[in-house]
Amino acid sequence: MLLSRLAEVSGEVAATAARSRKVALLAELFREAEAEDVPVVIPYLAGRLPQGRLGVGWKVLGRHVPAAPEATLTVREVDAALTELGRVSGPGSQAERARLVGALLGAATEAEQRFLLGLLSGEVRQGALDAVAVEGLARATGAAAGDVRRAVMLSGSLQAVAEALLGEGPDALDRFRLTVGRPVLPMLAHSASSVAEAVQKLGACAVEEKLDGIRVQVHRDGDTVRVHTRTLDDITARLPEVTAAALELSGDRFILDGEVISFDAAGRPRSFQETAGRVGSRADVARAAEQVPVSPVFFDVLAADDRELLDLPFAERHAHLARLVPEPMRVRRTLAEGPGDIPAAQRFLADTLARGHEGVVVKSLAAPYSAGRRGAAWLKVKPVHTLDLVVLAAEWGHGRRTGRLSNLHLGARTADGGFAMLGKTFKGLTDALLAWQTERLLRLAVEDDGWTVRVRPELVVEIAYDGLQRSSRYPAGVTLRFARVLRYREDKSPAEADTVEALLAAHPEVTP
DNA sequence: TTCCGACAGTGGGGTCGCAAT
DNA sequence: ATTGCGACCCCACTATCGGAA
Repeated sequence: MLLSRLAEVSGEVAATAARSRKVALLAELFREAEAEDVPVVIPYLAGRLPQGRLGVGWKVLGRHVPAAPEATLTVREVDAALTELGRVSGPGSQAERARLVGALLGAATEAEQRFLLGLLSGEVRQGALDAVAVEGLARATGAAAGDVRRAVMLSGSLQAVAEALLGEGPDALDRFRLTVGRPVLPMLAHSASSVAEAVQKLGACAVEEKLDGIRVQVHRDGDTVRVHTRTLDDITARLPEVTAAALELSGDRFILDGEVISFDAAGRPRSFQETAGRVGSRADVARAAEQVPVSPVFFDVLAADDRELLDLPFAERHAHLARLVPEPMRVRRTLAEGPGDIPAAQRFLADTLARGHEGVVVKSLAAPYSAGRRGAAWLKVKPVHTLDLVVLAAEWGHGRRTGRLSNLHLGARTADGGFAMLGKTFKGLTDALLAWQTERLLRLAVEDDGWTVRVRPELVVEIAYDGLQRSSRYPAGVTLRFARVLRYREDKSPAEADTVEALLAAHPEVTP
């Protein structure tokens, strides 16, 4: 199949708003694809490369390459070229990668270049990723969409499911069952603004501490242990403590879901930055483990012995978990039967925060484990802080925000009467607010380099954030975690904005 | 008819590893 | 030795479609 056909369909998918039409377009293309093209066509139209990330970013992709006049590239040629690209390493590799990308783009027409650049940068912007591709695949093969989705969640691979389906038909889906040793996409949580709201929504529930670490899925099959991240990367080699802990458990075959976190000598959780740095260390794991030891803390079990537990209610899964994992290696929790238990749940949250943790996750006791979904059955509750900050600049937006000032540079007052930048945010803005702030900020503009518009520091904005963290990038030595806009405060003058001094005083646990 | 669940998009900061300087 | 880039951890929020209620 020609790449130009994919580029054409991708363009049509991007141009239509209706999901049903997107699905139909993808289904039609999947039906057209020859068997040998399927392993490439499916991920491409889901906006992903089968090879994963290839080590090329905006630096290489930003260079302009003259387009070919005629469409001749086949998807298999492109795939072969990108496989080659992924193999390049060692000295001179950056130049070699740039050369290979240039050669590929040079053989592509303008439309094909647009599609390839989207794939390579991971931003196809066609309004269709895995979920829509799954629907299209189901439509193309006559399988039930729910069955296809489940197979993808349980295998973590749209590509594998697609190959089997298109090659063998709907019966092939039976093979994609939960298997110890094969990672499953984890269940995710929604947010709630308070424990009371969460408990009221869910009814009988467990309120569990939320640890600020790295999510892990641990598979043990006899003496073999594998540890996977949220995106199913294998990080077993970096976490010997987790392997050791899994081998100590009484069970012989299981899949556990939990968090890895580092505690200091006093038993307090270390900052996310410290835990993440440790988990990211590959070079000298033994040394890293000595300096920042980590512990697994589990909260769910997906399989035990030869039993698949996904579809059991959480209450029953937890009973299995409690048999398998001793209490110190499980997250702390309290049960709430209904609204009457809200005060106790609130005390549990306060206690959890006092112990240095992030917040709680409230989980319905009746809900199954919805692999790969952000189910409404899990609701996280974290305290929110707010600040009044001054807009120092704004960056021009991309995609649907093109032509709008989007990403705000936020400043707090300093002792000398100036402002120190604390970070940026683009979150929390409605279309109306985007339009308003674009017009308003342009009136305050003092400089526009085409990327960033600097403004007179006169506009005050109320910002919500989850906490403070250390920063080597910003002048105060700290930055806001997960900053988002709540509202503009035109009633406030910049002189009334919050100060760096007060911010630091409010977060004594963080020292710049 | 209205409501709400699921998705995609729009980017944020930090840290590590690797290649280039 | 330092710097820059890319990958991958953590993530919030809004708009939209389309099925559920």
